[in-house]
Amino acid sequence: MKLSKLAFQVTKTPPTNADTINHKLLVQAGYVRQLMAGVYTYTNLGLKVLRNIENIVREEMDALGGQEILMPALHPKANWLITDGWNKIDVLFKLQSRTGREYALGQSHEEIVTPLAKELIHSYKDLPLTLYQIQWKYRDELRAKSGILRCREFFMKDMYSFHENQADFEKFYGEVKAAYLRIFQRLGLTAKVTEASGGSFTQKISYEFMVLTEAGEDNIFYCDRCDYCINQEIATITEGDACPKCGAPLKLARAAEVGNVFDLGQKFSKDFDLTFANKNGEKKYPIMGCYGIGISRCMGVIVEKHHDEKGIIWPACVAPFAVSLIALNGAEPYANHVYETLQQAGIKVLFDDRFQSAGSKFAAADLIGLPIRLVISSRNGKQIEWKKRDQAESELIDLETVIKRLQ
RNA sequence: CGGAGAGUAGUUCAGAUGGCUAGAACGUACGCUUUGGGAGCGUAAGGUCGCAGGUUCGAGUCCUGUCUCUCCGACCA
Repeated sequence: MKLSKLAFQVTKTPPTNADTINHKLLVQAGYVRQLMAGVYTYTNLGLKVLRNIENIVREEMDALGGQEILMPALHPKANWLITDGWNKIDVLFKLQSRTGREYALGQSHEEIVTPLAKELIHSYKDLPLTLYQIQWKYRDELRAKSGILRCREFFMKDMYSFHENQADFEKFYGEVKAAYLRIFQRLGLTAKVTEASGGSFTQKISYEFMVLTEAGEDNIFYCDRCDYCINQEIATITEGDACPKCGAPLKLARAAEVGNVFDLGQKFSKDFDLTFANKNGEKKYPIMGCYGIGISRCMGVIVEKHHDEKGIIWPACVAPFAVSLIALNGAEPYANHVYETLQQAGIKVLFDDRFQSAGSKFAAADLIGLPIRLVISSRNGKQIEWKKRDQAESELIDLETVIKRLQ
């Protein structure tokens, strides 16, 4: 991609009314545009990042045996009346058709996936079953905030599992937990598994995957010596108290929730009369679990965790392109050759071919935040300057070496 | 939803006490020049001052209402 052709360019001045780092940098670098509070357009650059995150999540969910489907975002009122979510869930967006028929916009999909599963589950032999989707979610938040961290429309992976018994659910939960930790690690995030309340629909404890950041909205107690971690909302302790697992003093910190896991029990199975026959031919309700990852929120949290005063520093696996290519000082012909050669080698390149000053191109590359910067300058002949975004030093290498390193 | 701040050019902002043709920088277009950290000179385009009322000879400025954005809080199956 040539930067001169990119539809949404970097801007020299950051936007006002953007106090949060992810908001400021994502807008300034041209990844998102705000339509209204909590609702954003993802530009071509931003969509590439979103897709990269999505694909990592997809890989791991598929590896768990999850089957990806795509459910509607527009739901009939009837499904939400069955669980009483229509009256109880205050973040549920409700709308009305011309004829007065009422609908909800999906804020989660238990009400859709559970009746769907009735077609699939009849016997214990049909269990376990795991379905997931990656889709926009809608929540009528009283206050959207923090850039793309808390939105009214956000991109989310939600997975639902159905089990014969509690033991099977817990076994699967363990696998999901491991997969989640792998996902966040791949995204460059250190997530802590945090005990939290299950919300109003379940009395059981849920687990939240928390990343420490001041931009988050939760306060969590965590232990440096072991993996104990609990949300302040259900904790009866204070900072410095002994960790109940290992005795070390607990720390209190701000964190953002990037994923969660709920033990739904038989709540939805019973509401929708989803049953299966066990080995003795008895009718039973499956145990359900649901597992979310906020894809768009992850993108924001990555920016919160990976940036400096000059801009974003994407982990390689989520960066929209592998390298920034900059042509300086009349080196355009060779830079064009390098651009074509890298593209033919299957390497994703963002080529700054604009007629701009050197400083302007460097600033744009730093702001956009691709992991590698290549500079072509006539003073270096055919040698190419290779510099990592997160390091100050650069080195001169030839084109073959560049290709070798990027493949 | 409670509290606070803010809406003026594409962007970031300036426009005390009301005053006559509303400015700057950056960006944009054109010309010349320039290429290792957001270059320079010149010319030009670009505004119903968020919206609706009101006070006044006169409103970007004062008053009322309203919409929107940001922050704090509450809320967040």
